[in-house]
Amino acid sequence: MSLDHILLGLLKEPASGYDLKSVFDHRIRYYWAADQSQIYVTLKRLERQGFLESTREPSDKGPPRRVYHRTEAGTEVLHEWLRGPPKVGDERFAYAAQLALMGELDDLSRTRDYLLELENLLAQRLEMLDGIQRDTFGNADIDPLTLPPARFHAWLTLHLGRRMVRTRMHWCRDCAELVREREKVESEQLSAASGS
Amino acid sequence: MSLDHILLGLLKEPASGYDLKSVFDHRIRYYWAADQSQIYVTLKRLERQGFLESTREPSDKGPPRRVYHRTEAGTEVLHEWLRGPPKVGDERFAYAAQLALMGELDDLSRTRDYLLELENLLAQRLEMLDGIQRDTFGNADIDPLTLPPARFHAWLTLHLGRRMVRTRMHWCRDCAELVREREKVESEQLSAASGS
DNA sequence: TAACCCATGTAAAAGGTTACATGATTTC
DNA sequence: GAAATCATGTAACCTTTTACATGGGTTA
Repeated sequence: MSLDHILLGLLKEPASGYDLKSVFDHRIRYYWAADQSQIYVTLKRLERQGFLESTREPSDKGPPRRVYHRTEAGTEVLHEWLRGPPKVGDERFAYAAQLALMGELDDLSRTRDYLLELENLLAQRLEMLDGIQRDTFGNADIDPLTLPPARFHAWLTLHLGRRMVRTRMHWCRDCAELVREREKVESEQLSAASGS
Repeated sequence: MSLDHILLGLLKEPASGYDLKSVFDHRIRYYWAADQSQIYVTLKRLERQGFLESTREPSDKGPPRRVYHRTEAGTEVLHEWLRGPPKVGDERFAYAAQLALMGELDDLSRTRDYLLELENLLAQRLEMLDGIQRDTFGNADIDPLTLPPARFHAWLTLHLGRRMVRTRMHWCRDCAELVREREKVESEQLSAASGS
């Protein structure tokens, strides 16, 4: 049920579904992705449940906007979640599953290619995180201690994202190297077998 | 749709839903969790789709088992997936969302407690990974180059899991330290204000 | 005038969680 | 005799994905 809470958290200031979608895409998607249709449906439900209220407001450009703001009940459930235990342990990494099962192909060059391809994708992801950092904190390295509370917490989270991507990239490299060694051993065994 | 492929991958050797559930719990759950009911339903569907076939076999202890084995069509879709691009980018980290939104509480001691609690949970997770390693590869440090292909790939994946948990633990510590510094700055500002 | 951004939604299907139901055998 | 393990499944519900539908305003 985390999407509910994330939406409530983002609605510290009133916003429309459209606004929230763009926040997800620009600042959040490295740790939580949400589809547009899911956002609209969930906002509607949260209003029905009394955690949000909405007003329809004309827009400068385009159709009228439905602007949501949090009720006291909404703030209450959000804070309960924020004071609750860390939600850890349900992550799913499809790429890890792919690698773990790849032994069946018995094709080390495929494994190596896979790891290098993964490294490339992670490099793209790191660029995305750099972009978020620039958008949020500017180009220069900032001292997190000087940031206001909300941005300080955003900084901590972004910092985690960057560290995790870097760790995975290093792992890709190290493993690709291991695979290369294994390939060498394999080819030596082959030539020894044919030579004997 | 990764659960489908993971099940197909695990069914290199025939197995029952019960067997597969225990494999998930003992070897896989650090990168992919699956409920018992979901496994049974999915196996049934994969059989309907022609990727698995099953036979009912008596059991030593307990009711008869339904043992699944992969068809050629199943092997084909599995290998297609294994040869496909790494599936990366859809991960969801609820604990990151919690932290990112925690600024609203404006309570640094809560943030620090949260980070330390998270570190503890991650330490438990690392123990779980150590357990998997012991179960799979024994107590001594083994040289991955000597393992057969399937176990080599399992080793690479486990290695990733361990590195990621450790990175997150270090991040928890570093951030908790940062928060402590911030608390110090804050309390100094408070005492300066009351003293002026 | 085409493409893009603004802005809202609905609906069907797939994937996943939680709870329930049943019953034999083995171990303490 | 109670608890754990073996073993299968169903049903209701919730969450997420994918696709569809609409239409005004701005920019190249």
